Amino acid sequence: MIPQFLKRLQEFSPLSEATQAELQQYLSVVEIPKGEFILKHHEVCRYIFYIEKGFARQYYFRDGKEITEWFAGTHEFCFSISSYFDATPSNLLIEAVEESTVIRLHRDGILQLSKTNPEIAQLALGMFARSLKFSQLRTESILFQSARDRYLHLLETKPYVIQKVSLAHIASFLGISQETLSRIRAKI
Amino acid sequence: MIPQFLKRLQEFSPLSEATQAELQQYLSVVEIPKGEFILKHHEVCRYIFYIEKGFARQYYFRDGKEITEWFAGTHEFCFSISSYFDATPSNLLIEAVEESTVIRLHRDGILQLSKTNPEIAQLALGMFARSLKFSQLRTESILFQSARDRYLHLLETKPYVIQKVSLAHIASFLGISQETLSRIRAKI
DNA sequence: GGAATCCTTTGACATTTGTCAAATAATCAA
DNA sequence: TTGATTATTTGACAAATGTCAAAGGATTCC
Repeated sequence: MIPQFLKRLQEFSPLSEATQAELQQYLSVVEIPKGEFILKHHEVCRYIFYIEKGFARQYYFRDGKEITEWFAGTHEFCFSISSYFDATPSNLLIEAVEESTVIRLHRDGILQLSKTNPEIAQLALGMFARSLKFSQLRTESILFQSARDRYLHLLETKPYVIQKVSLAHIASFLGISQETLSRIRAKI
Repeated sequence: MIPQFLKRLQEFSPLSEATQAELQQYLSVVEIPKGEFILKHHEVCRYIFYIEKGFARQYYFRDGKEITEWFAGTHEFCFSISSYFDATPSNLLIEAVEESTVIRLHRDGILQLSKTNPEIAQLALGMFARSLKFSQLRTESILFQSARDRYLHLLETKPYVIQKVSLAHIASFLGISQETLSRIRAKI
């Protein structure tokens, strides 16, 4: 379970055996029951989370409404990158949609080690780079794709997401009203 | 001119005197005439650019149309972060809207040094962090603000931008049609 | 099993924004 | 300056999406 986590982590940037061993001491595993929070509102995000088993939804509040930022399925990462790196209270909440087993990598493992270990610094850079790419893709999808195309794209690339969460959550992720999503679905 | 550049660079992350001296050898200054490109289409972005004097527009093509990503005024930075860090051909073009004096920091100065100098790695992280924040703010403005509010916000925060470039470019930055922008302006 | 609750769909209508076409205004170059 | 080019505005209409309200469905809990 831990070895696989370390392997996935290297999608961001490769790590030597020595660095992997160093990181081990910052790892822990927790069980989060359905409906509980992996990251609570206003809590500093002290860990990078890896969903070993389960499913999570990341969202924030805007004008009193829940806005879904993204989802994390089995063997995916989630964390509040800004809260994690700046140690500021997180606006992002991460909720376990179903009972989940989560591997956590403590921020000290990244922030302290990155000052001396360039591999870790590269890892952090890789994480930022991925988040940036993701954010830019999302901006472009909102700017250039219709609500219908965005839904079809989600359906194609992440069909399991639609099974796991309510349509209200999917609508808020797509940036449309629930009624519009319902009408899109009605016409295939 | 160079000292001020180094000072601005430290908005991303502080740099020791020694590191600043190391970076010096990677700096150069160029004059770009009006209408010429600071970064050409499909060129690898080999530098971080700093507009010592002048004004630049960053844009890309989508469905044959120019989409303005952002502007860089005097004493601001611009570069294609993805092309710079990955050495991939840039989709982003950077055009000098007026004659510009540009200080360039070569990517080797960041990429090579960051492997041994943690200050440089932190600098790179700071740049990613800023870009990510910018990207997320843009996503939110598109999701939650009307075209009118986005225009008013630009007018408030960056009034000089509206003086320098055509309304077509501003419209493409705001993600709206030129006609809609014209109508917004007609009603104050 | 049935009431209560939550989730989803549907209808009617308003609002925002886009598109196409044309008119007007501003700028540039000879 | 004048004609050509480019930039901006305006009009008419269409398309996409939001909002409010209500009706069905599904689920849960006792």
